[in-house]
Amino acid sequence: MPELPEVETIANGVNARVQGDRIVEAWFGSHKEPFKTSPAKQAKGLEGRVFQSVHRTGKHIVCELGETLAGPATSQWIVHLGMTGRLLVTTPDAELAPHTHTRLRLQSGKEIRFVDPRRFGRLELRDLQRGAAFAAAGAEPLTVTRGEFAVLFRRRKLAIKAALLNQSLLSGVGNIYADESLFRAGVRPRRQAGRLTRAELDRLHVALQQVLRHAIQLGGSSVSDYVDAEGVRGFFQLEHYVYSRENQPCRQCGTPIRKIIVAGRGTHYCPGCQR
DNA sequence: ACAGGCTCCTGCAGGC
DNA sequence: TGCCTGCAGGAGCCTG
Repeated sequence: MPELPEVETIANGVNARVQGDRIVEAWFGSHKEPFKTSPAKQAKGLEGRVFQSVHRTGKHIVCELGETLAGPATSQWIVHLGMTGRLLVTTPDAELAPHTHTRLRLQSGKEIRFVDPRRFGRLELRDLQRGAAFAAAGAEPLTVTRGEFAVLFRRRKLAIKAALLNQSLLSGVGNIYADESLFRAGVRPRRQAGRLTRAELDRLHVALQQVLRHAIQLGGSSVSDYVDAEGVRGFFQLEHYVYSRENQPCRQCGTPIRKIIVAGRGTHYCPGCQR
């Protein structure tokens, strides 16, 4: 499932391939996809626009669009991949994957395709002349400072795992990197967020940023069907210490990794290493 | 205000 | 072999 490192990898890949390219035609094949903006409005706003840049905000891919490459951005196309969403840059003759909901034909001949079997993804178009630019609700995990990080969890009664997943606190952390950073910080996922010591919060802050940066370097984690903009898998799944390793020995102490449910999510931790 | 649970959706694994 | 059930989870929504 795409989280911050996967979304960053995809956004960078798409940016490298489409920057400066113009959308010639927008096609929406499904009207059941939960669009935040209707397909008709999106098509009207997308056609003729130029991709100025593509970047990541939280778990969202934000495409800055303008009349020309250099001018001011006039709109944003915002893609949220949900669990199984993929944003691919292909040649027009590339085989059409099942559940392809959107195709953007570009002047260069390339095509951008949005594929999403489970339909948890969201597509939105923002007109910057009429409304505000997209902004994440929570703090940016890669740049949040140690002090800001600690404040996020102050007096919070929910489990630290649930707090990490709360996008209005931190934008971009999902199930894999929540589990992996808690392991590296030596903190049990069910601990009450507001009861973590400052030392534990500092360790978690360092662990989270290290895990996310390392995963970005490796192109993200490929579990289920994640691929980047070119259809290439990532390698961070090979570095997982706990995620999806139930009953397997901990890589640090040998204790079998335990799987529990926290905040309705499968949660993996080492009873030996995490307190 | 906050926390927890339900729901959407499809593919796949496991059990009988 | 084939069917059925349950599980995977991001995030919006509802409830207590």
